[in-house]
Amino acid sequence: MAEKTPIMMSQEERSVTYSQIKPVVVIVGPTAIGKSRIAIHVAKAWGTEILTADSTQVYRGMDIGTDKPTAADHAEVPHRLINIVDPDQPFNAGEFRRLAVQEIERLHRNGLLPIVVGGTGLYVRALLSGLWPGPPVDWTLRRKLEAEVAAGGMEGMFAELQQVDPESANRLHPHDRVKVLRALEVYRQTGLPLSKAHRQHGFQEQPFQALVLGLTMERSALYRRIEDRVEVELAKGLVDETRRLLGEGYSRQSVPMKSLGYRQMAGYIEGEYPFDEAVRRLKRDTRHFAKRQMTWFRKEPNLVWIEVAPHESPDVGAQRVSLHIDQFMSGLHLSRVSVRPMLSRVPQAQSGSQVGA
RNA sequence: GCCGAGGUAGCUCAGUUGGCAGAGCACAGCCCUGAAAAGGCUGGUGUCGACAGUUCGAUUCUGUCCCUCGGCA
Repeated sequence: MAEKTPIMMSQEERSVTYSQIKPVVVIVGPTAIGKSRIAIHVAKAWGTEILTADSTQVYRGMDIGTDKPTAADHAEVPHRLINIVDPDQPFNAGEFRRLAVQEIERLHRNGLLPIVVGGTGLYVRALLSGLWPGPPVDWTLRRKLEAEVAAGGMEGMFAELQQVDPESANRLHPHDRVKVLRALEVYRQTGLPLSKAHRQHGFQEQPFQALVLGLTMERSALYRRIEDRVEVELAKGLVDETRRLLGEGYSRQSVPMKSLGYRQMAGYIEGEYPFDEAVRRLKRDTRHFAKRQMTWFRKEPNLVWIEVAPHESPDVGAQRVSLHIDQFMSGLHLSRVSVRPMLSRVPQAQSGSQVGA
């Protein structure tokens, strides 16, 4: 009631302030926890846009299996960094970072608070802490290395890595072919041990002032939500979508077609196992994935956990998120530039008294 | 009631010619610098249906009982 109305800076003033301070809000969490829905509420309240940090939603034509925001979602709040390449075009964390930084700068220039939402831990880390400046995967070389593995097995490859980059070999398990080959590939390309490059980089960049919020939920409830979501995707036509993508010539071996949903349905479509088995595998693999995401996010520095109750409505979670954002912004002395066009009032215990502390 | 098969990890089962049991799935923990919804690592004490017998020792052999499934009545 006696609400201290946010002193509305002009858009120009906000633009200058944001571009200097570079605030970013990041919402992470395991798949199916309800990030997207919550984020839409939050982004609406702040009158801003959503930047998606999701390694599968970048692919055009892969909609159901990636749980991509719908046209209706997009109409409510603009979503960026989705649908940017075809499934046979290479994409990676570095590319994501480049594009995300552009989007963030654009929003800052327009005086808007960027809200990054996603479950791809590496993308988030790359965005907030940078990547070492070396080359991305060289697929020609990678295929050559794969051929060497096919011919001589992983043992030889690992032995080579022990020669050229003992530190990486020491860190990596000999069976971890993706990472072993990456390290070898970097050495062959640049003559530098990847371990050294990583050590020098050390994720020390800090391009933004970031608030990282991690959504979490009681494990068994999350697993139930995952299974429900798989059923929903099947009902929406995941099998047909997979069949269509295969028909368009996207190989089962390609990176995006190996992702959750498509991989399992492709096996069914090509007759390797019955439908029920495909569903079982998809649910299982998605549960495992969610677990890995949690492991990753637990390590994310300065992450603040927010517990989400299994059946609460997204705007309730969004209110809790908004509280943290309010505190974060006032900590940056930015509370007065908060644009809250539609005030679904959030209980605001401390921020009023603590501004400027 | 009779005949047959079986009762071993949360589930499906393997196994021990008698020496305190094991795979897959499930589940848990973890690693990660351009494929990351990818890739990789680690974790198994469970009255081996119950009771009794034989034996230095039984989950493994014998007997009785209980339960499940199938067939016959």
